[in-house]
Amino acid sequence: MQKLHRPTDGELEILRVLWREGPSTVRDVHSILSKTKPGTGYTTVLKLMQIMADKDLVSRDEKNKAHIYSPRIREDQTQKQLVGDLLDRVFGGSAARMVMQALASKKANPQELAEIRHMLDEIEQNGGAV
Amino acid sequence: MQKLHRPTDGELEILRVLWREGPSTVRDVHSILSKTKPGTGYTTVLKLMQIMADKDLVSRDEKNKAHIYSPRIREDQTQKQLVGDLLDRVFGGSAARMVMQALASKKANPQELAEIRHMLDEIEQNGGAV
DNA sequence: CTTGACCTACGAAGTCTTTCGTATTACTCT
DNA sequence: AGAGTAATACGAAAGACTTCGTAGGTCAAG
Repeated sequence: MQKLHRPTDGELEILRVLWREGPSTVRDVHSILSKTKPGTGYTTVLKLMQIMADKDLVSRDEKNKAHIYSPRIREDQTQKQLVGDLLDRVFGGSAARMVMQALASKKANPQELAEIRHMLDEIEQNGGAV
Repeated sequence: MQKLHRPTDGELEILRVLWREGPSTVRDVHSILSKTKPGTGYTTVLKLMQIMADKDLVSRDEKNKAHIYSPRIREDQTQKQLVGDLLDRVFGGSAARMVMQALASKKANPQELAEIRHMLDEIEQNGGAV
């Protein structure tokens, strides 16, 4: 066991593929990543995923020749961790201020705004329970 | 001019002091940082702030023996940048999902919830112009 | 069996960040 | 002037992250 680090940028890219696509080989991940980031070497992705396995960010099934990697951390948990981290490091814990900047940074469409309102309703009804 | 990097963790700690306290010497910053992070060496903070000056994250006034450093980037802009960054890298651009995790990560008190509601009102009144 | 395709393992280089020791310069007080 | 205090400058080390070349293994097809 080790301290839980923030996943790095490279690790996050790979995790997002695994979350979206499910258990995948290195080649799978590399193909997908190549679409948005052409020029990424295959062995670069391989090495990164090996390191992620060492860090227990992913597990791997070695039964087949091409190992199959699966995420070992959940997307929503990771999101929560990263957002909580930013909240403390950048906003001094003020959720309101963070939400404001989030909405300033990326204009949310009416549907998203409605979703957020709905969330607020639920939070207030639950009396702040998570 | 250079690409605008994300400020690193160390840089952010210093920036937050400068934003809060205004223009400060290295000793000022070091004293304040020592309260929350004892054991940080003086020259460590000095070096970091020198590098930040190289990167134009801060400016410095060398008129006095103890140079006075000032932030060169605005807090709200930096917050917006970092939040927008996380939004893309972690949430695929979905502000609603990010807000949800922000609220899950740190319980907002009723007053904050009210502030957020108020923000939503304003955004909707401004007619969601893209 | 040999070749070619494809895979993993490994090491090493390059960059960035953080840390700090040491050297040097400047100012003040006696 | 000389000693002591306090500041900056500089270089170097350590660790993390990313990148990729090369070596070696496996398997199927000819």
